[in-house]
Amino acid sequence: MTKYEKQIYEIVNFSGSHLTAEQVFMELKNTYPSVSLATVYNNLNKLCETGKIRRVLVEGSPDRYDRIARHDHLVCQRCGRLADVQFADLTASLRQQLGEDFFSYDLKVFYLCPDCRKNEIIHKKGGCE
Amino acid sequence: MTKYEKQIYEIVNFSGSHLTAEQVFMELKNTYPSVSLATVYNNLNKLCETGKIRRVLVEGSPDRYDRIARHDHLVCQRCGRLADVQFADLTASLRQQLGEDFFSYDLKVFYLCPDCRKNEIIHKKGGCE
DNA sequence: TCTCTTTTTTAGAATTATTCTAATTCCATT
DNA sequence: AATGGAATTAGAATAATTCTAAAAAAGAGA
Repeated sequence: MTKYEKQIYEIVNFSGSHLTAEQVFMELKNTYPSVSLATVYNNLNKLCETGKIRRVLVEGSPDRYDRIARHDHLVCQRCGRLADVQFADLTASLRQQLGEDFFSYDLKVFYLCPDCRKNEIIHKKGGCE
Repeated sequence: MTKYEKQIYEIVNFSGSHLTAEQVFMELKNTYPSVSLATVYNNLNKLCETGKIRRVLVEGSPDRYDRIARHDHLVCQRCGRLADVQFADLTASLRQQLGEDFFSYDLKVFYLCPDCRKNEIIHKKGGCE
């Protein structure tokens, strides 16, 4: 692991949120002010390929990166904001239903986040993150 | 519903696969040879917003469009191919665990598709669709 | 330490999917 | 036939990501 790879891993893993490449880039600049965005993309890709972090796809927003530890996501239907949630682990059940092994699964639940529930006004990209 | 909207809906709904905007465009041209790609995007977006079809996000591939009827997806870890699968409906369980209502959920299971299982050779974009 | 080789990083161009814009066409209603 | 509003259109614009080829850094012997 190079210093960049390591630091990017730390940023993604301990951020507590779901950072975009751009956000990781900004963070990384605190430590390495002259790093380039290409390096961030290179390393995020490498970290995903080696299974050290995971990519989270959300409609209408750039890819996000997340720690690997098992958890699921709530996605706000209105503003797109992501929140972590821990539903019961489905691995055993899915495996049994599928009748064969698999690598992992991704579960997203679409809801209305607390902020958007308050403002029942229509706004595509208002209040929420 | 305009003729385009209707036809696009039919194409997505009855294709039996998970078409990209480009593929829908190609299909639509059979019926309306002079239609434009912008119309396809416009209508796919409208159909998604009104909940008549759904968008399926897959890593490294353009957005795909799918019928709304409840089902889940298998995603090949190696080639990215999508397959339909019907796991037990999680709605009640998730609702109970979450303690509140939600709109829908999206479950993807990452596995190795039959084709890729055969060719255990490394190929990012080989054999599969 | 000095070279040689490999890996990583870099800047910027290129690519690609999608959205935007503003003009035009289409259709329903008067 | 004239009007108004929605749908369609072509093509420009945007934005995220990948690619490219060169430069820098890191290792690995001698």
